[in-house]
Parts: sequence; C-alpha cells; structure tokens
Amino acid sequence: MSLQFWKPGTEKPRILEDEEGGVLFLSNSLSSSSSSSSGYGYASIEKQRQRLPVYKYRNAILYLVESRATTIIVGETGSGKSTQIPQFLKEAGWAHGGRLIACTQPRRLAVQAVASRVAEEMGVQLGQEVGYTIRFEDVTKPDVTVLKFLTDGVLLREMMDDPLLTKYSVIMVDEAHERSISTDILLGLLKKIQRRRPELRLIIASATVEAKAMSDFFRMRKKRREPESGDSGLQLEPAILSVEGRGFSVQINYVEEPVQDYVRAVVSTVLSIHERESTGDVLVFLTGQDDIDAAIQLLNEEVQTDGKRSSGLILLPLYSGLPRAEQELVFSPTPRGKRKVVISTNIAETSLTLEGIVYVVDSGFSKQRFYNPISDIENLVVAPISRASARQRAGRAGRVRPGKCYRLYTEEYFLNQMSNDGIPEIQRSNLVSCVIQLKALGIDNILGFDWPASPSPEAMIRALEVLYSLGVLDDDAKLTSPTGFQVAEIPLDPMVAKMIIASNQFGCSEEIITIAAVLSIQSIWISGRGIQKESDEAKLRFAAAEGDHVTFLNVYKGFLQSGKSSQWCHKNYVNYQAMRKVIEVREQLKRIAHRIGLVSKSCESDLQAVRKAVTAGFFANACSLEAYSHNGMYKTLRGSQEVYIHPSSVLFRVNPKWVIYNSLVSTDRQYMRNVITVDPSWLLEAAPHFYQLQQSISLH
DNA sequence: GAGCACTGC
Repeated sequence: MSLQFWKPGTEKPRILEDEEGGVLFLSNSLSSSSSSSSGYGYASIEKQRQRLPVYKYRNAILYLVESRATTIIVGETGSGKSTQIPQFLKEAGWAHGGRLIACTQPRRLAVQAVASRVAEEMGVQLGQEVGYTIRFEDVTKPDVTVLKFLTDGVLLREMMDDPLLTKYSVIMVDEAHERSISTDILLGLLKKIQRRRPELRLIIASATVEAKAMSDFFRMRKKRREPESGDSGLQLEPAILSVEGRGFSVQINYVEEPVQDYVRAVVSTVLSIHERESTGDVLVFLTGQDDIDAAIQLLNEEVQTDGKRSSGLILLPLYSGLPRAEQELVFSPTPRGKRKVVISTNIAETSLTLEGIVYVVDSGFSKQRFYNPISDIENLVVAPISRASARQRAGRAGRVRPGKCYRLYTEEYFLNQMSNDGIPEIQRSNLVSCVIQLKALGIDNILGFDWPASPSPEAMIRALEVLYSLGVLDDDAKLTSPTGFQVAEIPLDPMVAKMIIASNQFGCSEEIITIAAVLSIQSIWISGRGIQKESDEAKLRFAAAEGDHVTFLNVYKGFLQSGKSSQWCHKNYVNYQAMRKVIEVREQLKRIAHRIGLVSKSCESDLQAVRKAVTAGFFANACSLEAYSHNGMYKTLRGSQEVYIHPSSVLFRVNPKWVIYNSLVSTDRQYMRNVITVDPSWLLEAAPHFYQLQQSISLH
C-alpha cells in the first residue's frame, strides 16, 4: 500500500473568500480577552471551556451575531461550538427580556447530551435556565429556560403554532452539513422568517464543505433591491467564520489498485494492521448487516486456521438493528493486550462516537436511500460515499491520538471521481410528509419555495397526487378542512394519519392507534440467527387470519394482560423496549387524536372496521394475487408491479387474493411488509376517484 | 423461507 500524509485542515480552506467582499477574514490572532468569571468550584470547568478552540473566537462570534443577520460557523469536531456558542450568546445578553436562544440538532441523543453538558458547565439544574425538548420529553420551564436545545423536527412543529418563532432571539442550526430533510425545510423557513423579523439572528453551524453553499443560500437581499443594511446597521450579507477543531492528524493510506471485493479487502487490511501496527482499536466501515456478518465470519475463520496471526482480536459488529446489549459491547474498554475491531455501518459515522479508535478502514461504500417518483418506491442501494463522508470517516481515527485511515479505493478515485458532497436527503426521498408540513405552515407555492436544494418536480408532483387522492389536498392544492388540517397535526406519515382519522367513522380508533404506534417502531419482534425457529413459532401464537396489523393487536393485548411484563416479552420473542415505545407513541397519538376531535372508541372484535380503516389510508397499496401464480406473485393495482409477501409476514404462504401492504422492501424482489387482507369493493368506497380509471381491472 | 443505512415529529 502506498502511503500519503494528510493533516486535518490541509484539504480545506480555513477562510472562505468571497468575490463580493462580504466575507470576513479572521486570523487566530483575533483573540478575545479571557472571561473573568471564576466562581468558586467552577474554576476547572471554566478552564476546560477556555481550552476549547472556539473560545478564542468568543468576541468575534458575538461581534458577528450582533452585526450580521446570519453567521455561518465552520467548525470541526471537537471545536466546542455546540456547547459554547449558546453560552456566549446568553452571557452577551441575547436572552434578556424574556427571549430565548435556541440550538437545534438533527438527533435526539445529541440534544440531550449537549443540553446536559451545558447545564453542568453553567452549574444549573437541567430543565431550569438550560432545557431541552425532544419528542416525548419537554425538559424546559416557561419563563425560566433561556437556553433551549431541541431537534430541528421539534422546532418545525413549534412553527405550526408560532410561524415567526417570536420567542427566539437567536436560532443556531447545528450540523447543517448533514442536510437532513428537516434541516433543509427549517433553513428555507428561517430565511423566510428573517424577512419578516429582521431582528432574528441565525447561526448556521456546518462542516467546511457546505459553508459556501449555505452562504450563497442566505445571501438574498440584493436581488430584492433591499438596502444592504438596515436602520440598525445590521449587515445582511452572511459572514463565514472558521474555527479549527481539536482532532489529531490522520495519515491516509490508499490502495494502489481498485479492490474487487471490499469484504475480503477489509479482512486482509484488518489482519495486516493487527500484525504491523502498535496498539489501538480499529473501526471498519461497511454497508450493512450482510457485509458485516460476512467480514466477521471470514475473520473468525482466520482465527481458526491461523491463530497466531489473529490472536488478541475482539470482533464486534455494530448496526442499528443489533440488540441493545450487543451494541453496548462496543463501548466496553479494550482489555490489555487485546485489540478491538468494531465493524460498523454508517451509524458510527455520525450517530455514535467511539473512544479509543486509532485505525479506520473505509470500504468507500454505504447504503443510501433513493426514491423513484415514477414507481413511487424507495430503495436502499449500496452506493459510493462522498469525499465529505470519507473525511468524516477518517476523522474518527484522530480523536485520541494521531491515527491512520486505510481507504479501500485509489487516491486517483478519491481525487477525481468521488463526488464532493452527498445528495441531500430531500432529493432522495418521498415528499408527502414534507409537502404537508409546508402546506400546514401556509406555504402554498411549494414548487416555488426557496430550498437550500430543490427537490425534483416529479417527486413533488407525485407527492401532491398522493395527498390529493387521500383527500388531504383539494383541487387548488390547499389543505382540506377538516381532513387536511387533521392529517397535518398528526406527526406520522400522511397515509397512517389518514388511517387514524378514518378510524373515527368506523368506530375503531383505539385499535387503529395501536396499529399506528406499532408501525412507527422498527420491529416489535426479537429476531436473529439461531432463534428463527423459536421466534417464528412464538409469532404463530398471535397470528391472525386477517394479517399482520391484527396480529399486532393480539400482541399488544397480550402485553397489557401480562401487566407489561418483560418476562412475558422474553418468553414470546417480543422486544420489550419496542413495546414500551409503542405504549409511549400510543399515548402521544391518543392525546393528539383527542385534540383534533376524534372519539376514543374500540370496535372490540369487529375486525372488519379495522380493515376498512387501514384501507382508507393505504388503498394505494392494494395488490391482487396473480391468478395462475404458483410462487405467490402479486401485482399492485396501481402500477402492475410484481410484488411478494415478505416471509416475516403472518400471511406468507397464505397468499389471500386481495391484500394491502404497509411498505415495500426491495432486494432481489419487491417484498410487501405488514400485509392485511381486504375486500376489493372497499377500495372503490375508500377512493373512488383513485380507482375509477382502473375499473377495467375487475375488482372481484 | 428472507433480511431493513440513519434520523425525526
């Protein structure tokens, strides 16, 4: 392997030039005077704060926020921007007069972690001056909380009640480079709010690569012939400030020739690291469970045949579907004389931080979601990562001391063929939820909305069509009353929301809300190698002839009758943690259902009511068994796509004539997950306009 | 008889 050296920062300009002269140059010498705060008992925390790279920029940041409408902060991991900047703002008086400072994160865990760290640094109890809000948890106190951490999704929900976010003086959007759908919608809306509320200050915190694009996005005034600065002297041109990180250097190694089989390449690279390199744990990035299991099996075979070469290796898989206890093994300290090798999906790129990693092996691939608006199907595809991802992965090796990264692709490929940034999620997704959110916020011209990255018109039109067929939008693409407004209030996929609303007329809201809660959880079953037979047998105890939705009702009933017992779950191969989440989501949905005027009612054993309510939301997913199919092939009514019932369904091999599915999983075939039987006449009842053109398909 | 990268309201 050829070696090449790289130091964080050398690939990235620290200061971004701007042809219009609107960007501020800031050198390291522009340091702030140190704070004099040193209350008894806080000296060490204060010293820790001062050691963070961002501390040097305290005055510069405050100056920019004071004088600029939007400030973009480029900060690498470890710069301390997420925890320090909100405190700087509070210290500078941005929370005076009953105003709040908000800081958003894409993930709930990050919100909790940052909020508790800040509360600790400020020496206050979490939930008082410093609080956070995530789904199910509002740890804030009105009139007391001034620093509020929240997910960007929660802030979007807040805009439904307060479209101008009037209680906030400064909003910091953190991790903006991840470009999640919520972040993109939020950025578009914040830009709009700024026109109405010039006093609102925005801070966009982002990794280097996206900073310029963000600045371009927020620079909009000149075209509108508005004054370059307001009465207050406020500069409307965004400023970009770069803050260096605290990572150690990472030496990058590329392969000389493209690898044919990246799983085998991973195995040989791990073994050669183990043979040649000093102590330090290894983090391997692969694409999914299959890859990971294959790599671990090959490495284990190596242990059997050549024990010497691989002795002392602790092999640990890591992916989100892994049971919690196994996930936590990756955080346990490495015993002396051993080397931990964590073989992971992308979960370790952003969501989890592992300590003690010195070596990273990067396959160059990850699974990514792509959406085809023509077929209306989302697929998970193994695809090459971007340079931004590759840098992020490499950075994982430099957290504790200088590290090494082994890229299983050539340098030529990295430099010339890899795309610079990933495709924003909004350009790879089904847009129904996104469209309804904007409609609820009064954004009617969605195609003309000012997006940080525009979604494709085809996907947008498809979303409008689906919402129209659900009766959520009218002929003028406005939210219908009451259905459209009710659907927008429910924080779930619009098809699920419609099913909940329809349950009111069928008198089965209790059952449908349970089903909606289960569908919103990844899986309520415990699965895994070695227990397939047992878990399948356990599933049969709950199986209902009507299908998976009714089976979920049986499981929920059993769980309640057991007194929500974890032993009961264990015995029945039901995931206890998942069931607790079901209870939580269910309670939230019940509150919302009550608020929008639905009547809480159980249909007892009238399962036809349940099936009709499901049909009202999911009629577009109706399929019929091909008459002469011996292998269980179905075709969708809408697009005549070939689909099959997933083997995990209780209707697998039962193959009823008419079914509706909840979602499709695409592998070598399209598999329907969570399937329920229906009567075809219900389809016409539920969506006459949707099926009238298709009556040539005989519905009997 | 197969398998779901990762979030979020």
